[in-house]
Amino acid sequence: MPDRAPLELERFLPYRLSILSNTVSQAIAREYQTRFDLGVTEWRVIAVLARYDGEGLAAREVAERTAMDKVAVSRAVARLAAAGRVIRRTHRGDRRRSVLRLSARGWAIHDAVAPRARAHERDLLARLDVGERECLERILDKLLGAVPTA
Amino acid sequence: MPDRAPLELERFLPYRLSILSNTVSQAIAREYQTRFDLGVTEWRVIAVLARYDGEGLAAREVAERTAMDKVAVSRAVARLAAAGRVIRRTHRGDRRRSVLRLSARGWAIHDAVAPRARAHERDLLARLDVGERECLERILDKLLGAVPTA
DNA sequence: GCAGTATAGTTTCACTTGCAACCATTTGCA
DNA sequence: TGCAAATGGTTGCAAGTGAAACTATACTGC
Repeated sequence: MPDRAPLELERFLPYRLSILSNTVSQAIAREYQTRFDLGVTEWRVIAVLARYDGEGLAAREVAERTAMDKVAVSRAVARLAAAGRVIRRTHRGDRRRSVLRLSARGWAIHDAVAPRARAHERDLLARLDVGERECLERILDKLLGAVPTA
Repeated sequence: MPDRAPLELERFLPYRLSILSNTVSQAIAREYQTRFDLGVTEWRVIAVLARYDGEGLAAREVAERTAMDKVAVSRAVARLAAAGRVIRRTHRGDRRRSVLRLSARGWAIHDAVAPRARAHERDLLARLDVGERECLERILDKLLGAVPTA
């Protein structure tokens, strides 16, 4: 017997996650998309470069830490480098690798965008009570735990 | 003083939502993408047509219920109609409107895919305990409540 | 009943994204 | 050494996506 009970899309977890994620991301993205001509992928690259600034990162490491594939990273970095927002050198000792760092201009973008991103997150969480916030943390840890890039 | 404290991407809520949503959606999509040559948008159209089968839906209504824009719906429907999976008639009394229904072949797709989609959802929820599941429901309702298409 | 406006849906165009093939360099191992 | 396999990164192509223009039909007020 076929399962004709139709799927209720609007109660379906993956669907709701997709809507929520898109809505939230777009809301934040709008902030920097037009103002800084910065795409989501580029913003992610900037964020990880800011975080692991010390030694400079290879593109592959950026890809790991952003859950983006290497093509997306390559293109984002190309655009960022062209705009003078990241500095791309070649790794001495392994000339396949690039060594990526934020330029002063890149840091300026980060410093302008990061607080706004955090504010958005705060606004979102403000709609939940304390218990729900804790619970959401736990849920995300559990569900993302099994994911490769976590 | 600039906010140089770098954003921790991997703890950032919008980022984690995005990863989770993509991972989950892709896992399900793989099931039908290659097997049935069916895109995500097409699957959503099939799901709502299955759900509101009685009278046949207009494309606009499909768009509302899938959180897709009318262009995406138009294209998905065109592809589905070409594959004989939906039947497209013209509304008598308002010839601008189309009246969309699943064909037998469309129902067959639905009946094959829906249980697998549900199984994926179950697997996902199985990683949470009862309290967390309830909490997730509440959280999604709250966070999606303010969203236009809900 | 007719001009202007609103609505349903499609088409077009510019842009993004993902996959696969590709080049360069390095590593592993006979 | 020296050649096959692996790795870092880029490029090309095909498919997906969104905004705006366009067509066709229906409604509204005069």
